[in-house]
Amino acid sequence: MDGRKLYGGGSNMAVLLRKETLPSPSELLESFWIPDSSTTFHGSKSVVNFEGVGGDDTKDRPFFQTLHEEENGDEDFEGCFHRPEKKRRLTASQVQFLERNFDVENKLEPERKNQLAKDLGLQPRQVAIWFQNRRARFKTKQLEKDYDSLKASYVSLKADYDCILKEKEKLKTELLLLTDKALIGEKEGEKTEALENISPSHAESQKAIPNRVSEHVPPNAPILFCKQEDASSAKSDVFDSDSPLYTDGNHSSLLEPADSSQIFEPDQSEFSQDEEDNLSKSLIPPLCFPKLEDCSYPDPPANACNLGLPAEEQPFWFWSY
DNA sequence: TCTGTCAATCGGGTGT
DNA sequence: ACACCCGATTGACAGA
Repeated sequence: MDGRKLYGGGSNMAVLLRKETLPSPSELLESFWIPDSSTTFHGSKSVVNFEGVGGDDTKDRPFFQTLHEEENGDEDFEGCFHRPEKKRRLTASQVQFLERNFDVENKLEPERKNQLAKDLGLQPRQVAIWFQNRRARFKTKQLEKDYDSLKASYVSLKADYDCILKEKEKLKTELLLLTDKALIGEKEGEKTEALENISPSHAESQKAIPNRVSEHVPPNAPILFCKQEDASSAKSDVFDSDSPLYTDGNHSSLLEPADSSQIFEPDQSEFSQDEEDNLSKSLIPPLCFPKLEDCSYPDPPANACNLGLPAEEQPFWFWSY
């Protein structure tokens, strides 16, 4: 009663192969399309309703058996009402044969199409449709592959980027410490010099050229530099839970892609003094991706590498930069 | 019954 | 005009 199992199932193929002069599956695998191919599927026609297909198709269908034959045995039903036949799946052998040909060439020239149709006992239109759908499936799979590949690339690049950012922060801290030390040493040298030389005119000249230390730093030079470091750290991925920008773990607003316009904005807070700016320029080589740390998407905590987005959106969000 | 797969259709675009 | 392609969609089938 259940007509489903009667259409093109593998269990039917054994019977079909015995009844017809069909090649065995292994033979099918060996055969590619050639115009004079001897691997021909004899005698079958598509059961799908096409204009021009004779009404007596039901008597010669090795690949498809009609719904009516199997369901109720009423072979005249279709002849009376010309009801469009229901869709039938291609048999495993037909699909196998088509797949082999698809592997050879996924486009279909008219001659090849006709030969394939003849070999498989299908309408040329069916062969064309199969290739069309097959190309669509192939494309979908290819897109999935490409997506996975790009996703993997993104994850890898992100890891590299995080690594470099951390390295940069480390170097910056190191630089500030060294600068601090140098300035303190310089200042102490000047004091010593001033004590040794009590000349008023000399003292005046010292006032006229205030150095950065006397102007900005003492007596809290270390604090100043620490604050600067804090500020820059707050913008980087190495800020911790004490950072003002990382208060309660809820920093989704910082991930807003809309803020990407800030990427190339000058960083006003960093090295605001000219001297330090020059110093930083002379000492810090330009990075390959400057100002990335200024993006308003501070990196997520170490245990969250998805940037707050669903995995499937990550690459596209990343590309938007 | 739900859901995924697949043959087939539809509508629009392109090349000859 | 025709054939073909593609993307989207439909509807039948098949398995869970």
